[in-house]
Amino acid sequence: VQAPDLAAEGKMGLQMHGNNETAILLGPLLKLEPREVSAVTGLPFLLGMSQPALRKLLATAEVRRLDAKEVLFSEGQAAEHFFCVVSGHLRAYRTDRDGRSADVMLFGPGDCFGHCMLFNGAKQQFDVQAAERVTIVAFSLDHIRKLIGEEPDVARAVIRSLSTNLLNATDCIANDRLQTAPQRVAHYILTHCRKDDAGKSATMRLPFQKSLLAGKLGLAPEALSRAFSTLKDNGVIVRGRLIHVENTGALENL
Amino acid sequence: VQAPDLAAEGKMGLQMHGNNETAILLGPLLKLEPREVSAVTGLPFLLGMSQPALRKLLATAEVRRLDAKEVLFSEGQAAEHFFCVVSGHLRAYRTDRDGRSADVMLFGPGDCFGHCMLFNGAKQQFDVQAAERVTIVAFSLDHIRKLIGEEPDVARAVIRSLSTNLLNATDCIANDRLQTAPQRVAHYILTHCRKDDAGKSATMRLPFQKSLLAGKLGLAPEALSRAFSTLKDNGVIVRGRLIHVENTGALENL
DNA sequence: CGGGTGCTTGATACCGATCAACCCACGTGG
DNA sequence: CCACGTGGGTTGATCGGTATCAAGCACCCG
Repeated sequence: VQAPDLAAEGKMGLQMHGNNETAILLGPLLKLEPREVSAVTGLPFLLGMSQPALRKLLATAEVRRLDAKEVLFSEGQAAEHFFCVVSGHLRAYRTDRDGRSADVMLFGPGDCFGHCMLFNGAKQQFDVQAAERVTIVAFSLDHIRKLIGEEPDVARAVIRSLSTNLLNATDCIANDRLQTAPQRVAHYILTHCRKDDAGKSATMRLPFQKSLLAGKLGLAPEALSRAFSTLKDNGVIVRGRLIHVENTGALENL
Repeated sequence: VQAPDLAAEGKMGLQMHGNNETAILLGPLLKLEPREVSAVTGLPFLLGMSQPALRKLLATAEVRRLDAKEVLFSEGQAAEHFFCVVSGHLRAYRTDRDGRSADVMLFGPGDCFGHCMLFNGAKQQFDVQAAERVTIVAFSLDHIRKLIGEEPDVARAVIRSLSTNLLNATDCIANDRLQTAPQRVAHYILTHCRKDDAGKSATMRLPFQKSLLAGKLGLAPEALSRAFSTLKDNGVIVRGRLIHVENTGALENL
């Protein structure tokens, strides 16, 4: 339920749109390290936006850093901001009254969240917590609401980002209901790995801890572990965060 | 994953906003029966929209009727329209290559779908099928894309509706992962029934077949049946589509 | 070297899918 | 009027998948 790592896309956006002008707009965004500037200007949410729209948007934007396990907001709180992830990962989860909790979405670099509260109720529906050290950009919902009336580019960006999240969520529902644990893991690997040389084998590095992946896939950590060991028989080699697939074709047959 | 029945809200909207003017705009919408006119003008998607925006929006709108089991579109097809449900229910589902299929969302009167394809890829991600005789309004995606640049009201309506769907979907994920079958059914009943007199007991009528509810809750029909019979011990009486809860408080304790 | 933390492995229990049979309401045609 | 078929729903028996609990393992860092 989240986009691939954006290290590459970030720089690409910078080149493509001559967004070095955009970098100048980042004055108000304090404490940005050089590599973060390119990460912010390359955010899919901001990509392809007109200069006036960008300027208005960034005028009140605010950078926040969270430590691992720090909670950004909790269910029931008033929703006041919309967020874009610059680096790191956050998990959205819900806890029932017995204390059991389940992840509902995982956000990584380039992902946005919180825009569903623009016109739909004022209270958060989930908790959101940093899974690791994280940098995010926060936009005031009030400000965005105003801009939607002035800058169609902003409206389009919000719609695009909401749509992405909705498609991810529905995909997640379908996968939860149709696939077993090993199938879900295989599917995740195949959609996130880069194919090697001849396109037969493939390799990837998990961008976060396995327990996070487990939550994202709706599994207990133990179940993920067992799924990996099942996939071992299908030519999947896991060492730490490194995953190697010997034959991608074999994996695609569940 | 869908809104409550809109018979009431439809008429309410008509009164509240003096949308009888809107009814005049419905000329181009052929073959609308009187009661459907009020259902269309009362669609949440159109509610609170300025007259110019409404006029442009409805200019190319088109009413469609589907028979039970008729397929509106299938996974992989080019997405060209955005839809609002006037009456009846549709199910969005995905089928894997073994032929097993799972519902991902259920759309009823007042719900919208298809707007996630506005700026995110051109191919449908799911099949959508009428569960019963259905009336829907179709808007051209191209036309909506243009209007988003001209009429902020349209952009807002799209954002609102996408947000609703996203919140429903995330809710669905959380419930799937946290609740057992009887809990899901109890939750559904409690969020869809109207409380009786003293607020202790409650009654409702299912707006569709039980097998549809099963799909919406991610259950096999047999599992739904068993869940109902479990709830019988908690004072839930089911006869056909009629459901009566003797003590809502008891149900809330799972 | 001791003590976290993240991950794996094993044993068990439970929930829900699946397959199969049956029931019931309804409609149709002989 | 009854025989029959059909579709939606229920009930029972079984099986498989995953959560859960518990223990053990590997690694990192002080």
